[in-house]
Amino acid sequence: MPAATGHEVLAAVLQVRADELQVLLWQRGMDPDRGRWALPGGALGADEDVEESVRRQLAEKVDVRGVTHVEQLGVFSAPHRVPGVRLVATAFLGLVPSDVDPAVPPDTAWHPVDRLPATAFDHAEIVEDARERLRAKLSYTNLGFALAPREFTVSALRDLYVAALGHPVSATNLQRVLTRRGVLAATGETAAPGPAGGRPAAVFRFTERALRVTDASAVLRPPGVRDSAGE
Amino acid sequence: MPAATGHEVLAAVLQVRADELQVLLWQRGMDPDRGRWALPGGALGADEDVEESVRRQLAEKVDVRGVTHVEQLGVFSAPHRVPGVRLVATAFLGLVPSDVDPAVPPDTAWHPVDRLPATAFDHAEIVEDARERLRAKLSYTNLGFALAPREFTVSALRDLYVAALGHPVSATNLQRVLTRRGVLAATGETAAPGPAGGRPAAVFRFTERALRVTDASAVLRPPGVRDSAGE
DNA sequence: CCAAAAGTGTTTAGTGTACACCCATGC
DNA sequence: GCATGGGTGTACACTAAACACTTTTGG
Repeated sequence: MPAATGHEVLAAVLQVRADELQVLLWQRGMDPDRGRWALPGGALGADEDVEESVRRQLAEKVDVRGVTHVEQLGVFSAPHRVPGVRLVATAFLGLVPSDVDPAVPPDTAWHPVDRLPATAFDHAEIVEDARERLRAKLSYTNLGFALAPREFTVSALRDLYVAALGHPVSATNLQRVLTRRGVLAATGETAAPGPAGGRPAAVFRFTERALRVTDASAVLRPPGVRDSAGE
Repeated sequence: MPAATGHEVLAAVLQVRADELQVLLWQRGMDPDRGRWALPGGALGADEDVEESVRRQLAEKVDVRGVTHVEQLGVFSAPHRVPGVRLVATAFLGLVPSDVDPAVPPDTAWHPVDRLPATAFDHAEIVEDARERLRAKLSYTNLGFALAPREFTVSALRDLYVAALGHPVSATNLQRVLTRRGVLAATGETAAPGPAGGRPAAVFRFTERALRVTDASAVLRPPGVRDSAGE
């Protein structure tokens, strides 16, 4: 006999804009928490699971083709996380490549995750979880593909990693590590240098645009199996 | 205006018993799915979040002191995953050290995860997710502490890893890797050899009994920071 | 020629696997 | 002594960080 509760889905959609990691929020026009900024989302529909629901709700805010990766973060269920009726939330992380600028409704805006405005309910906590998840997965998976344009230079990619990780990243080592793991591949093209000159940069591409774990640890690996990421 | 739905929590409690990874299940006495085996769990209470709820529900089935680690796996929300009312489930992974044998009610039993009996609803999928989560975390965290007794020999620990991972593990390398990461420490004691003789094994202990990531990859690490696990 | 930006080479450190070998016990 | 199981030493392969150096452009 489960108690009747509502269920909503919420999405922390992250994108690197202007060299900062930003999140898409909309400003509530009604109480409770009128004027505060909230994550896009809404009620779970009767004929959908939470994954379908979050994609449907996102489609109402942004051009979904821009969202290259969506994954579940977890459940937020503090009894009074929202005033009034009991409402359990399933939170998601969404990622948008840096070269798209999806049209969004007038009450929505991007905000740097480091300097959030006044947020509604427990949404700041969800944004923090999303940022943590992104940080962790950037280093042991190929998740960078979801933040980067289809083609890019290594220094552009480095800037994305710097914004998302929050600490300096060497372009030299980034290129070498990702290439060795078989995550990056050169297209053979080069990009034109900027106004100050400099050697033209080689253009790279992610070899896959689906999540893959690239840094499986050794204790886990069955004996005799060489790490095959490099092939 | 969220639709009214029920919310339940479910726990896949895993333990290595008789050199096999097993899960605690109870046999349903009522329709639907009468006679099939189900995960322990139940409805989310009005004044608890899902973490509190799963601990409360587990306390009704097993001695909770035996459960050394609980973590959220995710939401299962297919519209008709349970017949009748809409019911969303938050699934958890729980781990019990191999040296405890908690008292359980008569309708519950441990089953090897490789040979599950007929299971209720989507519970087999949850068990599979739990096993996957355990496998992954064993290799890049110190999660072994949650499967092992407080003190143990390396070969006993090896047997736990073999059961959980499902592939051979070298005791030599397991010891070296975990020691180097600062996860294991010798107590100075030795265990008595078996009837067939053999050198007495040194007794080890996990240095921490809380989850810690031990294999942070390098790209993630800020420059100038040495991996400090070994200290 | 110089500054700027990109990319390569090389050194050093660390990690995990494999395997040979030595150690401590029961019989 | 010998079988048995436990533990160490060592060699090898691979990974990544740091940094010097070269390459290619614009002015």
